[in-house]
Amino acid sequence: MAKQAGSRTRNARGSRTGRPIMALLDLLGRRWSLRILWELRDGPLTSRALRGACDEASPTVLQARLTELREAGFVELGDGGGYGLTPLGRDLCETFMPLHRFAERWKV
Amino acid sequence: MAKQAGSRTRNARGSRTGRPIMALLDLLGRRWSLRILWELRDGPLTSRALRGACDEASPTVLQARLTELREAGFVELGDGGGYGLTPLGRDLCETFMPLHRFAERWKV
DNA sequence: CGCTTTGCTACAAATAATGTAGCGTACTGC
DNA sequence: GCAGTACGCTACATTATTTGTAGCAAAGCG
Repeated sequence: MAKQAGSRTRNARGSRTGRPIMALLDLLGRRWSLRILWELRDGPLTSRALRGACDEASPTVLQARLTELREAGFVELGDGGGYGLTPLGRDLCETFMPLHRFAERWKV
Repeated sequence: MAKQAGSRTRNARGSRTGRPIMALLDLLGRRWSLRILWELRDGPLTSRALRGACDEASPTVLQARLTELREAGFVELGDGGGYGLTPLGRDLCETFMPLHRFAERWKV
């Protein structure tokens, strides 16, 4: 897979409307992105702990997502090891935290 | 692709913790799911209009997502044609609408 | 040094998405 | 009735992404 590093607002799969919401929607709409942010919500985790929390998702994708998420400025690798949310990432997390309540209500 | 229809709270890729948030995170963390909900936010669209709004995403995935989203009860196919959000779907949409503001702030 | 854990990578096999074409069913206007 | 058009939806070969398993180099520790 191409490493596809890039600028923060990498174009969301062709959507270069300039609307950052599209880039965000595209980034979050990738497998495990949301889950990673979710699992990191209350404190940093080591890459392996994170993997554990994510149903043993393959390290390949996890690493890829983690890189993207870091480039986006939502996640960072702490100096003592372990991935954690940046202030911005924490902010984003708050943003869709209400999903939790929604999900509980939905479940049916 | 397997049609993988199913109960609403289909298990999120192995995560059968019973936490519906996982199912939701998994469903939304699929390509185009978030985008579809987003594009439907202010009114129903025909399948083709939706495709247009989603950068001409292939009808294959769109149809797949639409089916999943319908099974989840977020989207419905109106009698006169055209896809629209259900009340529940509209609710969900509201839930992550703040993302818009966040994205604007983020963009950098 | 041996043992363990860290972040991270390789790589083949499986699965999902893309792009293009087209089907069957309406609904027009004529 | 019969073209013309738009609808929801499907087929299918090509391409991209994910999975699963194995393993690396670096760091910490006894």
